[in-house]
This record gives sequence, structure tokens and C-alpha cells, in this order.
Amino acid sequence: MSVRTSILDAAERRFRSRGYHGFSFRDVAKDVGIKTSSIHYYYPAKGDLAAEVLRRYTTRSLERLGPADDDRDLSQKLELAEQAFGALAIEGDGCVSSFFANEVEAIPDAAAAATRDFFVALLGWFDTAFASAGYSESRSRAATRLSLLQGALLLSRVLAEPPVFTLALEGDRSEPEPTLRDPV
Amino acid sequence: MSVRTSILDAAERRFRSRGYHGFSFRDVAKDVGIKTSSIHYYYPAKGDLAAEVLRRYTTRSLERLGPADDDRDLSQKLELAEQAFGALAIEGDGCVSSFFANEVEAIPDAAAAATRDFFVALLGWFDTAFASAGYSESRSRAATRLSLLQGALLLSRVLAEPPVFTLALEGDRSEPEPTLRDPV
DNA sequence: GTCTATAATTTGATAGAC
DNA sequence: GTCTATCAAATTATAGAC
Repeated sequence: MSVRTSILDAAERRFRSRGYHGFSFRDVAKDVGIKTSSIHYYYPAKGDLAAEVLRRYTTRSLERLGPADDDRDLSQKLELAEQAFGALAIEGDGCVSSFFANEVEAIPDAAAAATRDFFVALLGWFDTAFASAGYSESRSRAATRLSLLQGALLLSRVLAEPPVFTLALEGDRSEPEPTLRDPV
Repeated sequence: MSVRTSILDAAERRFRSRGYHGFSFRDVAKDVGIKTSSIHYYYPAKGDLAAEVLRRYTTRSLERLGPADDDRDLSQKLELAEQAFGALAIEGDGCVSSFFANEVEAIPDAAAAATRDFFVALLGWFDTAFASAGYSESRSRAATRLSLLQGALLLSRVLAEPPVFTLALEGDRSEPEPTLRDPV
């Protein structure tokens, strides 16, 4: 595996577990077994490294999910997405999303843009999946679905209890709450 | 208003918009109009300041929501919670939750503990609200509800579009997706 | 209580040898 | 490409005068 890839891998792990400002070039250098100046050789600034990690993550995520408009069942697609997020919950890491969510105003422009691109891409994927299955209001359904997955991941991470992720998804399959769906 | 309170207010704003490591004592000092050493007088370490901000936020949130088991309708309670999170979405700030969600492993113990306490408290509030309304599986419903609100807030923040919050909540009120609720 | 001054460390980043 | 050496700036935090 190339040094470039090793750097990306190590940086991704650090970004996911500690946020943008939660680690330094030294940490990554030590992880990879090189010196900090070598990281700068591949990625001039920390923001460049972050943006590249995010772009790779977006690509990988979309590949894992597959086309949003192919002939698979909607349930199959949604379940796949659930599994993808669930895997992150078990690893105990955050998603790239929560990644820089709170720090979005405190990171370089390139990294912030890549973060937004990730959300736009995933929201679009869910939107297309719902629309191609014939559902109306596909965009709000997409926003709901993505929000639920993100939030569930957040909870399981903060509470350090992966089962919380499953619990949150279970609640979504219970009988609907009439009073909520028909507000007074 | 006391200096102590001004410090907490300024710190809370900074924590919410930039994360734990996204600002320095200098920023807060400048916000308040004092010197950094004065902050240390009230809060010896940054972790103490963070923990206090979080504890205050938890208390304030619970006060705003009111008792989870009083005789108000469930829909009324849920709507209040929705409004509370929605207000944050409009302000463009994150919730204390997303606060340190991703950084939870990179912040002092006291702050991490206070972050978890917040989630436990809010999860408990929803749980009690559902249970006292006679709903079964109140805990999974609570996890779902809190996840949805957190995730919707996250999305609206990253996409810098407060309406996304409303959109995500709307999707939850649409007709359920049969295939999802009855997985193959 | 608030300040000045400063310590001690860490940070992202650069220059240049090999 | 990877290293050594180093920089300038920023960071949390402390000591002590007033």
C-alpha cells in the first residue's frame, strides 16, 4: 500500500475519532511511521488532507450503496444504508458527517466544502431511491431517513453503546404515534 | 450580569459554533472584554469551563421542556421539543450534543462526562414522555425521536439551510413506508 | 478580581541536505 | 521522496503585582 494511502487511512481514523483539531500531524506521522514533513509533501496543508479524506469517503460511500435508481427494492436499499451506518456505530467511530458538523465554521474552506458535498450526495441518493420507488415527497423522506441514521449514530457514539443505534432504528418500525402524525 | 455568566455565555457560543478545540481563551476573553487570566480565575482549566457550560445547558433544556410525566398531551410535549431544536437550527448553531459528539474522545473527562449526562437526561425525558402516555417500547421510541431531532439539526447546520430541519421533520409525518416497516 | 508578564508546550508549515 | 532542523505563531496555564 502506498504511503499516500496510508496517510489517508490514518488521517481518516483520527478525523473520525477526534475531529479536525483533535490531533496533529505528529500523530498521523507516528501512525504511519514517517515524519511530519513527509505528510506535507503529499498534502501541503491540513485542510488539503481533510478535503481528500472526505472526497474519498464520499466516493466509497456511494459505491457501497450502489445506484439509487436501479431495480432493487426500496427496502433493500434502505437496509443497506442502515447497515453501512450501523457498521460505523459498532466500530465506535463517527461518520464523516458528524466529522466536521460542529466544526464546519472552524475548518478550511476546502474541507468545509467537501463536508457539504458529502451531505448533498447522500441526501440525493436517498431522494432518488424514494422517488424511483414511486414515493411522493421523496426529498423530505430522504431528509428524515438521513437525519435518523446520523442521529442514531451520534447517540450510539456519545453513549458508547452500539445497541442504541439498533434501538433508534427499531423505534422507527413501531406503530406510528397517532397524536404526532396528526398534530392538534 | 456577572462576569462569570458572561464567560459562560461567550464560551457556549464558541463551543457550539466551533467545537472544543476550535477556539481559544483569547477569543472568549475578547468576547467578554477581559483577559485570559481572568477566565482561569473562574475556571482553572478549559475542561472545567466546558463541563459547566454543558451542565447549565442540560438544566436549561430540561426546564424548557418541563416535566416529562405531567398531564400535557404527548403531542404537545413532542412539539415543544421540536421547537426547541428548531430554534437552534434557525440560529445556525449546533446543539450541545453535536457539541462534543465527534470530539468526545479528545476532550477532558469532565467535559465528556457532562456530554453523556446531557444525552442520558434527554433520552430519559423522551422515554418518560412516551411511557406516561401509555406507549409501549418507550425507550426505542425515545431513541428514535432524539436521533431524528439531532440528525435534522446536523443536516440543517452543515447544509446551512434551516428549512432542512423542517423538511426532515415533515418526512416523519408522511405516510409510512410499508416496505420499510415490514422488511422482507 | 483583574491585570501584566511569562512559562512550557504544541501546532502547522518551510528550507534544504541527501 | 524522506529526512533533519527549525520557524513563527498559538495554546493552556501559572505567578505575582495591584
